[in-house]
Amino acid sequence: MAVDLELAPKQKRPAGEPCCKPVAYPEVERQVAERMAAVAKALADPIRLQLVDVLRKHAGKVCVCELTPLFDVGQPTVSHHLKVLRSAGIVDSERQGLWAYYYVRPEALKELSRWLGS
Amino acid sequence: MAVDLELAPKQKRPAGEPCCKPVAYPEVERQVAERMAAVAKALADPIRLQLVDVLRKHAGKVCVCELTPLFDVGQPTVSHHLKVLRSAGIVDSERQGLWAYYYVRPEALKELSRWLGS
DNA sequence: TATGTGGATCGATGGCTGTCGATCTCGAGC
DNA sequence: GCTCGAGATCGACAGCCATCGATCCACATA
Repeated sequence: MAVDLELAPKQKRPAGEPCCKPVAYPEVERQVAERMAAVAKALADPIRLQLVDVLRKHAGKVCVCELTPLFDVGQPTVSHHLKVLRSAGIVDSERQGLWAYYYVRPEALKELSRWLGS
Repeated sequence: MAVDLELAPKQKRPAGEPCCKPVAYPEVERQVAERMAAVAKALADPIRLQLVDVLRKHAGKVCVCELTPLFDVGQPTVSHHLKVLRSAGIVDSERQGLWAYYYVRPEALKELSRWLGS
């Protein structure tokens, strides 16, 4: 949403120095903030962050059977983390016969990355 | 922790094509992943992300009395979010008389920013 | 068709999180 | 010293999350 500047502080104050200029507001709108926060949330777990790291550095599709033994959690938990990442659009998967291969969708990280780097 | 490569998949498989090469492992170690995930977690809320956005764009210290009316939540909630950000090292605060001023610590975002941008 | 394997899903559980109203703290001004 | 206001803290509550064991599903081989 567009921030209502009229809500800036205008309470009477103890006559001392003024609190501050009333011109601080987010440049990032609510909807954009929600998108970036959702991506950050998906990365807010060490295992998921390492999963993304593996997939990014590998630059290709990686089999789940190779991802699972890298972490000290059970197979359902890794599967759950991969689902979270896929729901956030950060990774996608592809089945080949018996195995499932995951890969990164780099564009999903772009918005947050640019905001962080600006 | 350093990932144990010996844990790579070596189960017998249905004699078909091999699953994949056993050389996928995180380049980011557990401890680093935990640090970056903690920062991501602090940014994983739209309000906190917008708070950081305000403080970054403002390039100075901003009074809490100016931050609070920007969001549709109560004052204790804004205070809570600021505390979360401060606990993550992303912002810091400074009291001046009756008011509290917050500012960003840019170095706290560097590690995650560089990883995302690489 | 029967069997085995990779991986997703289910249900449960304990812990964490965002939000609120109420209260507390502490500095400023009278 | 008293009062007032900015902001932090507390306690409660509801919803969400990471993890697990068990199960289910799809596919491949026999």
